[in-house]
Amino acid sequence: MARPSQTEEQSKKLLPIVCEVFSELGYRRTTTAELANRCDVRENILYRLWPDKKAMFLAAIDDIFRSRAEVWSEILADRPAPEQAVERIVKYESQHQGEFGFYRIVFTALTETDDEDIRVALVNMYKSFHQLVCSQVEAGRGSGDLESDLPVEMAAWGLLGLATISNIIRELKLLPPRQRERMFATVAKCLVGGESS
Amino acid sequence: MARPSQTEEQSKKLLPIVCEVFSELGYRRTTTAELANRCDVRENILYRLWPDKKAMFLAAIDDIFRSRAEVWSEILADRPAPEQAVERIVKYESQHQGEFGFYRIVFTALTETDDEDIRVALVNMYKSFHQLVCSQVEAGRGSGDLESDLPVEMAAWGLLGLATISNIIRELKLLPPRQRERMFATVAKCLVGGESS
DNA sequence: CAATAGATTAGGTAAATACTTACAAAACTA
DNA sequence: TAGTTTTGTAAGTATTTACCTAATCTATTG
Repeated sequence: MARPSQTEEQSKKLLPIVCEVFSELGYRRTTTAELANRCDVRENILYRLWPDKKAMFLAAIDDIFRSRAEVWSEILADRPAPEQAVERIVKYESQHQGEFGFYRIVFTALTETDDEDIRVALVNMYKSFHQLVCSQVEAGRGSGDLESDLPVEMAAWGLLGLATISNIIRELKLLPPRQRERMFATVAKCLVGGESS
Repeated sequence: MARPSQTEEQSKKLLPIVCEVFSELGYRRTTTAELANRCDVRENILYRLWPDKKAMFLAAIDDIFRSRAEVWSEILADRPAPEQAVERIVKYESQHQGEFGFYRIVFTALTETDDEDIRVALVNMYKSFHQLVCSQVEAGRGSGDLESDLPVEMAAWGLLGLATISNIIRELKLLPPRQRERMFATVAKCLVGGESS
């Protein structure tokens, strides 16, 4: 008979900020005080939205997959010919990598895998991602000019590995951007099928 | 005119243990107290060997590359035909991955890249590794039956990416060991040249 | 309006943690 | 053996940090 709860809306509003902070600082360096500051609320409020810091992190892991998958589906929204789908995603990834702090969250999570909950969240995320990549590669191949003797699931793992190292290269500036993009595209083509160069 | 210092020997003796702890717990979760416990000394002694915790971590990063490179050179010690060198390393890596906690250290270091010293250590490590892989791939190709239109440096980055994702797969048990090994070998062949399967 | 339940504030706390200090013991050299 | 320097012990400290409590404010509804 009074004020309806808005916790749902508020968590949705704050979650992107939480993601951002975790991906900037990693899990351990991110303090609840810092999270509160960046969200422009008191710590208490965060603790009303999530039971503890770990829950905030788990929410971030889930969200990071969701948002990445969303971007992909936008890229493919105008239903290009399937053989271009892979190419488009590859192009997008080679240029915009790390935009969502995806990998930094993954890296920090990977050093917390002795926590069962975090492990499970990561496993689910990777499985979903692998599946997503698989279906795109499959579609691209089935339709025509992409050919390779590499099984689809293996090519998909290869692509995930490529995306990972490519992000590390970007993070550490091991190659200038252009060169990294070319590297990504070339190796991806080698994995997915089709001529290189 | 008195007792000669043995700090050199002692750091050499303790460094592998330090590496182990950092790779188990990551940088932040590793406390100096835990390091001391595992090394079976008091914290003080660690601080006599290294000025601070970060220095211990940097030493670990350096050591981890050194020990990995050492293992590789042992594998290649009996000078196999160069075209088998890549194959051997690939086989070894596919089976023994993570034995030296290599990737866990890298992952935890990657979330600390806003520290200049750590960034530099990582950059050097990756450059050395890339070079090492390059020279092996090059040797393998130059000598004969491995062929590919993928430039050597790109193939090398691809391999490093493959090793990374393969280690994540192992860490998260995303694939059973055999399947992971086959995946590694197959994708590696695709990158390095030669028929797959 | 008035009552009720949620939203926000501010301050606090117990535990953990990087690093220090003071001192005793042991070992090497002269 | 005496003198000097390294090695080891034990306790301490200032700070940080996850999380809590209690009180005040504010919006919604009968």
